[in-house]
Amino acid sequence: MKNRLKVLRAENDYTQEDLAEFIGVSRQTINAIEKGKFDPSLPTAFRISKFFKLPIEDIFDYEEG
Amino acid sequence: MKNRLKVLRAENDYTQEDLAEFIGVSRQTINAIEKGKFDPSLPTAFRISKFFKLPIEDIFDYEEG
DNA sequence: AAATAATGTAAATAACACTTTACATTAAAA
DNA sequence: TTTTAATGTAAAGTGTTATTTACATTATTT
Repeated sequence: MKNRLKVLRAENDYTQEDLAEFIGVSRQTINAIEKGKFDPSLPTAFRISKFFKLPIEDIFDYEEG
Repeated sequence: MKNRLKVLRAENDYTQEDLAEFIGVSRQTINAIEKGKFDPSLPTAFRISKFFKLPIEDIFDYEEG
C-alpha cells in the first residue's frame, strides 16, 4: 500500500519526529510506514487522517493483488 | 472503534460467512470485528470499504481517548 | 569544515490481527 | 419440534504492527 505521508509532511513542514509525537507513535514507526515496510493499524491510520484533515483514502492508496 | 458492519451486512443480506469469503478473512475475524474484539488491519478495512462501496470513515467510527 | 538535525536501518521484544479447530448458543426453516 | 443455518466464543498458534535502544548515513546550519 502506497501513501502520501512524506509529501504531506513536507507540505506542512513537519519532521518524522514531529508527526510521530502528534500521532502518538515512535519516529521509527512513521519512517517504516513512509518506507513501505508495513501498513499502519486502522487506529493509527485514523489519527494520521484526522491530523492532516484528509480522509484515509486520500492518504493511503490500497491496490489489490 | 465502532463499526456498521452488522447493519451493512443486514442491508445487503450477507451472512458473516459470506462477507468473510468476499473479504478474504475467516468468519471468526468478521465476528470479532463486529463484536469489537479488535479492529481490522488497514488492508482489511480497505477491502471491506471497497466491498460495500463506502469510504472507510462511513463504516468505521474512530473516537479518540 | 565542523556541529547539529533529520532520516535510515537493525535487533529484540511486546502487542495485536488473524487463522484453524472446535464446540455452544441462538434463530430460522422444515 | 427437530433439523439446519447463523452466530458467539475459546484456545493455540502464526504473522504483522509497533516499541525501545542504538548506531550509521544524509542534510542542513553555523
